[in-house]
Amino acid sequence: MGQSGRVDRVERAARGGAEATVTPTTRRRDARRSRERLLAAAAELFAERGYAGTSLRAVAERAGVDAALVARYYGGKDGLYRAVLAADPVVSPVVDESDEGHEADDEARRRAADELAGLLARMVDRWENGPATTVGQNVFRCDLDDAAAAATAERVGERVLPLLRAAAEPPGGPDSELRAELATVVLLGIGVARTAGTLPALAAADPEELGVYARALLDTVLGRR
Amino acid sequence: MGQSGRVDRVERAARGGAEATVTPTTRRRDARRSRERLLAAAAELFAERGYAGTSLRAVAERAGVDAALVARYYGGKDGLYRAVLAADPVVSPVVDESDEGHEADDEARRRAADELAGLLARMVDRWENGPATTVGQNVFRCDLDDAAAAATAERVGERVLPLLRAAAEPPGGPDSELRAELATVVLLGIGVARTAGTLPALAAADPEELGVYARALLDTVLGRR
DNA sequence: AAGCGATGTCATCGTACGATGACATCGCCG
DNA sequence: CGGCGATGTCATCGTACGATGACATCGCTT
Repeated sequence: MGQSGRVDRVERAARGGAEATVTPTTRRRDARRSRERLLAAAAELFAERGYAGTSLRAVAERAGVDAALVARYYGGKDGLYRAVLAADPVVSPVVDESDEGHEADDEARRRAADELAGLLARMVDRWENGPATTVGQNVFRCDLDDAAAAATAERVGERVLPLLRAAAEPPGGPDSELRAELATVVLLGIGVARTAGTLPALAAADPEELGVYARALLDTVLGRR
Repeated sequence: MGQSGRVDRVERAARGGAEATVTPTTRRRDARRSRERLLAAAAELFAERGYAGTSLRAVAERAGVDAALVARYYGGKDGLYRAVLAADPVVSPVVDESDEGHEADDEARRRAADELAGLLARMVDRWENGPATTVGQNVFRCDLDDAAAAATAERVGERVLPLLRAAAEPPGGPDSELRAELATVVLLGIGVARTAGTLPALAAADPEELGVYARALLDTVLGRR
């Protein structure tokens, strides 16, 4: 609404030759920009309304782009959804797993604790500022086709589980996988339920305070008393 | 499939006058039976595929009933969905709240502990046998219209929260509402994520063992060390 | 047995959706 | 500046859906 379909063409001349030749950000026809806007709009709408509840026309309208471009750039609704899942940060930064096993046990343990604290801090930040990610929501979705479920599992498996697994006490102990997944349920569940808004006190709670409870729950399930 | 549309008409004569006049279970045309089958099929499909992903034709087919009857008995898709939510047990038995405040503090506390244990046992049983309920799933759904969200909140508020609130330690203490809702996230989240199947170890875990972890998590968040 | 309300069946309407291909317009390169 | 690929726009197709009303059939009541 507002934003009358046609974008401003004013700054057309502003495209001096100065900018990097590879990203001419101010082009009237810019496939990259169109793709990005489609992806961003789709991420929002899929998160808000789910897959079946989201129409490509609605995505295109929010992106300020023609719906036919979805077919061109993502092959169709499925492809767009897969792209959204692939680009979903789940929780902001990428977990760096490049080095493992190169350090002493206690150092590894301390580092795991630090990373757990970092993960929790990022979750709290997300609870304050943003809605639950599509991947996070999908962990609690029973109406997923196989492809979406696989993409979701892969995303959680690479962005969340390793960190929680490493923080389990003892690391690699019995049930460490189950413990990590239970911790995932707690962490993501709080955020998703908060976004859903069905639990009023949870939706209204101060994220910092939620973080305290989440921390206690994590310590319990991960075996760190 | 199988079940070629037409149901057996064989036992038609079996309707002896012996049965209760009010429930002639063996009638060829039985609105009550049709309503129930529609409701059951709808509960399954809404849980499996969500609201937007479920078509009335699919519901009618699973129920072995004509789709037009949905309009007759439930007014439409919305009405059918509301009926499903209203009939959703969430967790099997009804919480009996008829008497409160009539007992000494310690007795009330003991009773709350008993009921918490009962709730957990029922949840474990549900994890073993059944899929997550629609209401349970809705707690983690961000794509709900207001009516569905309200119905879900009401259902959780009357069937789950009171019990957890009473079990919080100290009862009625600070954050007791938030604590109860966090406990709800844990209890329902485990079941829903299990049904979703995105977390493999959780999906494969023994429900009894899950119950142990859930108990520890509940004790943590409810303040009963 | 007759009549009438309850129940089930069928055909169809209007709409929204995803997909597709033809066409228009742009911007870069020679 | 002229052509050509890239990008955007538009019209339209086929399908599935929810809803509705007309009609057929049943079964209870009298």
